Amino acid sequence: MTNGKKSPMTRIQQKNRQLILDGALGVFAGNGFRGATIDQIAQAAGLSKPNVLYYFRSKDEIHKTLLTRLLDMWLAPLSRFDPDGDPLEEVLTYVRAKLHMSRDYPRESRLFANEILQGAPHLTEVLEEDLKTIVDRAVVVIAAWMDQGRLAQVAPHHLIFSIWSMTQHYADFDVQVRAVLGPGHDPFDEAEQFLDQLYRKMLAV
Amino acid sequence: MTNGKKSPMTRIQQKNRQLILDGALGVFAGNGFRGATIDQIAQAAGLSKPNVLYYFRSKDEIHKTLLTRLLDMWLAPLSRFDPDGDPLEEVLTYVRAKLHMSRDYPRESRLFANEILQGAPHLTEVLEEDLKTIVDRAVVVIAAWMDQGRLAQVAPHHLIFSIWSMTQHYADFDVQVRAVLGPGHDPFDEAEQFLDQLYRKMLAV
DNA sequence: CGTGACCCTGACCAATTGGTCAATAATTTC
DNA sequence: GAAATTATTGACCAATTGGTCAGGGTCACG
Repeated sequence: MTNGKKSPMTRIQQKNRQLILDGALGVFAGNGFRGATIDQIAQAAGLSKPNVLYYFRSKDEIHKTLLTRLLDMWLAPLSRFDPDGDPLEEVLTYVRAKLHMSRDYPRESRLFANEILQGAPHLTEVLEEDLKTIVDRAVVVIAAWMDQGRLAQVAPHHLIFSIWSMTQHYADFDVQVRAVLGPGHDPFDEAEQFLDQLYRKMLAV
Repeated sequence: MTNGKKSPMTRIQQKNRQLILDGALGVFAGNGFRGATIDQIAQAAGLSKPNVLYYFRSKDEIHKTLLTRLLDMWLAPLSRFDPDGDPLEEVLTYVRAKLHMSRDYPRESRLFANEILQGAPHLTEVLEEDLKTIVDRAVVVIAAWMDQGRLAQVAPHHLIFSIWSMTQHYADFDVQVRAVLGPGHDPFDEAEQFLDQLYRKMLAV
């Protein structure tokens, strides 16, 4: 249980670590790191508290593991820009992918939001290295499209920020969105149309 | 000290309650409700813990007071749409106002974000009544502009969501924005240009 | 079927935390 | 300037929380 990967983990380890991470995801997402208790995590996972601490050395380790796993999934779509594809469609595909992630993985989105909100104490390096690198690469591709006159000229970094903020908004601020819309709305469905419209207009040459 | 407003508060009460609220704002914004401790608040305010609890009955009361005050300021700009003004300029003014609030009151933005992220336990009614009412009023004005052909047709609710999410993003995700941009950037300055461009293109008829 | 490795838990601990209170100090008021 | 009111605090408490540990149960495997 000390090592993260070596000697391929027993069936039980595999199952219980997964239960814990899954339970912890909800608890951390809903209460923040300091607000989450190991007891809550244990209960969410259907295990006893000492048993949780048998699989993870500490609350921090659970959190760190969760964050690390999350980051890969979270950033992957940004690497998929194809310089040879149709620029507008490439961007719209990314927008849709991010929106679907908000819809299908709201807990992950909130976990991430919580972490950044608190100043990203466990993420600053990752942010300044990995994330910056990935974004910079995407920015180069987008800037090239703009220079070729295949996309309207806007600040590429802020284009990306706009996509992140608007798509994640529907996961992170879900209660607010639903409260304002009232019943009888499918926020994500409407958002998809709206964002499609928005980016077509903004990026058309 | 029990009543919130009656018998106009001594000079000392006025001063110390303000100190506490100001300290608490930073602590709650940076740690979430459960993550904040009265000790931290006391220290931030330069008072002893029992003294803090002399002016506010509990941690909850401090938080509630903060949230109530915040909400007024936060929602005010949305009520300022002038049906007789120039539609595009009205919207752009609102965008600018919200962005400046993010820049000048980031703690307030984060406090609010924290609360919504955790499911708005203390705000659900306010959200479903006050907020919804204010938004609905703004939506009527915007929809009228669109019907008159003075603004492009887009879903008004989601137009408002887009403004909220993009402007608040620069306060709430500040560390991420700065990490990605690297040094030598003024996020808010660039954002103002970007958003101006974005909404002009999207809303032009 | 035995033995060693793995799995699980009740009981416990020290630190933190929200909150109380009696006693004391500072201010206001007359 | 003394009484009444308001402000402040050290000491304290009960509950919660992250984490430990000894001991007992269970499983894989020869």
